[in-house]
Amino acid sequence: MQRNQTNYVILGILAIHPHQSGYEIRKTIQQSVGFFWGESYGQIYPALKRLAAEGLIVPSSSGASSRANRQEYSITPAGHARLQQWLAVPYRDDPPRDEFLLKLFFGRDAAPGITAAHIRQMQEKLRRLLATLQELEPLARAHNSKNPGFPFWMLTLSFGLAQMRSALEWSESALAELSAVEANVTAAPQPADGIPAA
Amino acid sequence: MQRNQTNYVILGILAIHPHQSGYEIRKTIQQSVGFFWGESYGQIYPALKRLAAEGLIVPSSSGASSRANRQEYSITPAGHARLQQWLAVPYRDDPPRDEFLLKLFFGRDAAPGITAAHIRQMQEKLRRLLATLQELEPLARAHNSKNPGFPFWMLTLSFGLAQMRSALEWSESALAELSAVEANVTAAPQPADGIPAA
DNA sequence: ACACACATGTAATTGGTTACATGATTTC
DNA sequence: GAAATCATGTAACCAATTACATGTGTGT
Repeated sequence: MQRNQTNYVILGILAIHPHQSGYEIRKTIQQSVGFFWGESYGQIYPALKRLAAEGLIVPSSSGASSRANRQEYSITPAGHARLQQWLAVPYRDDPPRDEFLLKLFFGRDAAPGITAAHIRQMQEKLRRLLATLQELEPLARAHNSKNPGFPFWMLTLSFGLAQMRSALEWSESALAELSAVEANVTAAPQPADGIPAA
Repeated sequence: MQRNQTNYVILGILAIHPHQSGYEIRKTIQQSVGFFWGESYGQIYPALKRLAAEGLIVPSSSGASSRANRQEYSITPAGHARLQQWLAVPYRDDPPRDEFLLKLFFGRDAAPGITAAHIRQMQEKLRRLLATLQELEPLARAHNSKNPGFPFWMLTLSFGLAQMRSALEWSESALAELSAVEANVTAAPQPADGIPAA
């Protein structure tokens, strides 16, 4: 069974804000749901063609842009129906893959300090993202608080914030725990098979 | 640039516990890192061939299994070196995709009750997983607490637990917030473009 | 004039799931 | 003897990134 999630992000984004070009749609995605969703042009442009062929979106023009080589799209009633239909289906979480956790899990086999470095790398990423999202919130509130979508956007945001804060908290204690562990190991961390790597 | 993460999971798993068959490796992955990583046979068997061809793993036999049609593998010194090399590289997080959050974000366009249902679905999944992991912990502690990998496994686990608890907490307040919102909206949720969908 | 952002698209490649196909061994 | 689990693999398909290719409009 196919899901073709790209189609639905596009429909959802156009439902919130019509008359957008492929280029703009991508930017909107990055700015609004970027912290948990990404789309590349290689996905978006073909998807727009397909959606238009199916009548779920239509080429449109708002007259707001002077650019010649630009095709805006808007969602059609059929597209909106399709979006709602998709929303009603129980979500399916795709098998997660977290390289950070994988490297953490195999930390035994890493040279000393490596795992701590990963954790710090993660902290930096999270802090940056957290800061961005926190700055975004009041702005969104000021501009869109009357939009019926607003409460849902805030719920999404608060979920992200909660996850990031919890991850950051964890990272502090993890670093502490780690340095305790690596201090205890007087010998160099044993490579399982006797031959240390370069 | 290619990453071929499957190779590294296999190397890492075999570093922890050698003499495993493809079938077993998959099971081990599910049981140990399953909550943040998955591999299918379609990935594992070809990967085993490749890794063996590169000399990073070798067919081996522990004599512990009587099965004829079974090939065990173990990691070689070269494989271990390769694993360490990979561990030393900063992790790269692949663009996340969370269908749950996407449906939450577009909740405005869903029929009433839909989003709440998604959240409850998520709660159930999390509760089940949380329970499994919590049961797992004391067992792991009893059997492996002397293994040098143990602290890293616990760190990974505690990360997962923290994330799940935080998500569950969020979900409670989200449901409350949601019912407040849906109570307020006396009219049906407005389709963005004036044309109500079927 | 130059750089940057806007804008659209395709081709190659990789990565991954899923379904299919097959069969042995163990347990009930 | 049936069912479940162990066990290995391939082929078809789908999803997605990345790099490539090209060109326009805007601001400095």
